[in-house]
Amino acid sequence: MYKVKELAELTGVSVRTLHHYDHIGLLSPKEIGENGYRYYGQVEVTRLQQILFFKEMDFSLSRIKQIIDDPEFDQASALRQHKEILMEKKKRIERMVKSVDQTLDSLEGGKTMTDKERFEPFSREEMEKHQEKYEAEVKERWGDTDAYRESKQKTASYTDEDWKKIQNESNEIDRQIIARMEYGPADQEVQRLIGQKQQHITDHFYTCSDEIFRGLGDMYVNDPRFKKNIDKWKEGYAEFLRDAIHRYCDRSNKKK
Amino acid sequence: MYKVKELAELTGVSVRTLHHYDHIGLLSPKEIGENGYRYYGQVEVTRLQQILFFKEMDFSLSRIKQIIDDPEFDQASALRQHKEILMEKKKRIERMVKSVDQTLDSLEGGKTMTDKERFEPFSREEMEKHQEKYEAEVKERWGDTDAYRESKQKTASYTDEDWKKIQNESNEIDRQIIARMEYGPADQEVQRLIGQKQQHITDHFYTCSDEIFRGLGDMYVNDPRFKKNIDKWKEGYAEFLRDAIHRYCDRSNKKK
DNA sequence: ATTACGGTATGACGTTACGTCAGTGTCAAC
DNA sequence: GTTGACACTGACGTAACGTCATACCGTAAT
Repeated sequence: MYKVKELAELTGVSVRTLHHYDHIGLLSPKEIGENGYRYYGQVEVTRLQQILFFKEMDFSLSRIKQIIDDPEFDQASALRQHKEILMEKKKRIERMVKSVDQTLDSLEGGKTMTDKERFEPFSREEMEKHQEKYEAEVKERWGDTDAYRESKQKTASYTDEDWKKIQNESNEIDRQIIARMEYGPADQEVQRLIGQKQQHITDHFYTCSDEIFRGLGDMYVNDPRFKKNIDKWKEGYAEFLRDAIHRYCDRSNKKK
Repeated sequence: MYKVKELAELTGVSVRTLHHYDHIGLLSPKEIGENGYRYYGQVEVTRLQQILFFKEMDFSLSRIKQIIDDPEFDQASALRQHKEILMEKKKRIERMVKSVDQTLDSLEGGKTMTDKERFEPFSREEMEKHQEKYEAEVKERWGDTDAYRESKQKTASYTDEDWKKIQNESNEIDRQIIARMEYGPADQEVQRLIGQKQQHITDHFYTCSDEIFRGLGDMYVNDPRFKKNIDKWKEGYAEFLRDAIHRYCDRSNKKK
């Protein structure tokens, strides 16, 4: 069993951090002594290792707590995913090194770089970070499903241009849906656009069945991060989407 | 010339970030239009690239400003240093990947890992981060000097044990100096310990001449980060060290 | 029994680097 | 003239701690 200073020294995490993690319920001690001291056991040590891996992946503490508190949390599959993300980070560093070399060459009178080239390693990082987080979240929901693998396969070859195009198309659908929010989720045109959205996901990511689509709609509302981002478009848009998706899938089921 | 949204899109940096950088004097626009708009030119674009490289190295914004505002700032040598740090980061990711593999193996009934092994990739990161920051600061002060190269060469083969031993020795000298602060910087025993400190640096890092030693003393006080860390030992310890070092070097000069 | 020191607890303020929002002005297309 | 996008400033909020103050606990030396 470890006390706070011992655990801090073992792991490189500060005592303050351990207090903080206890306070937010992320890492609770195995037991509190009669003296009020925190004692950590093997389970807590393992959990802290998991926490540090996720932190390395730039997850927020609240996200980490959500993930590793989930009864379906699978440490092995999370580790495999971490490995993939680490390899992506490694590639990114390699691109950055290359950019440093090119910038040095440019300074020494070699080939000049365009403004866009100079910022590619930074801006690509942003893109891939989003991809990683998106990927991680999709995987968290469905793990090693067919949908996940299909998405991985489809997206592996996407270029920046592809991503931008896909993003723009998706955004345009959202804009059109929002323009008709006043007519309600059952509105014929809204329903048509929802179908378009489902098809867009199927075309570019994974086969989006009605079941998966319903799950997405639920997640848009239930997952704070998704809700926050979606409501940025317009207040209440997350609930609207969920309701419209369920209505669409209800009608879809009835058609069969 | 770019306006804020254009520069934001080119670089992946948000408009808010550009405003913030302007506000803190890190990245000022080339000119402000009569309409109050910010316009950025090529020099600013280059500076932003430098900023993003330093951010990638986890420098604080205030540090970045100090560095790139320095008239002696050499972009080429900074880039070479970035490259080294990036390579260190790459190695660290490789160690982390290895740790993920070992943890997976351990989960699947393979060889168990000690608690210490499980946290090595994290705790080594901390160690090397300090090394990197230290290295960067030393280099910033003296660039590609003999001292720097000698330090780099000497420290390249240091193991964790070596680092700990060196750290402990250095800390012990500090403790002894602090124990005699009340006697003043000119105290004979304090002066003896200062000589010991100089010799310690020469033995383990680089040949620490009186000139370099004086510069270190000045930096302990003038550089906010150094002062902050040194004063952690004891309030006023940074000034005390500087004064004691100058006194020691004065006497050293007189001996010649 | 006392003392000294390191370790432990809690509460609270401060920090960095922005994100987000509100209110208002500017620009260019219609 | 209107409108939507872009731009400005000021200000509040956030995450993840670091740091500090104050007080209690544990242990070893005296």
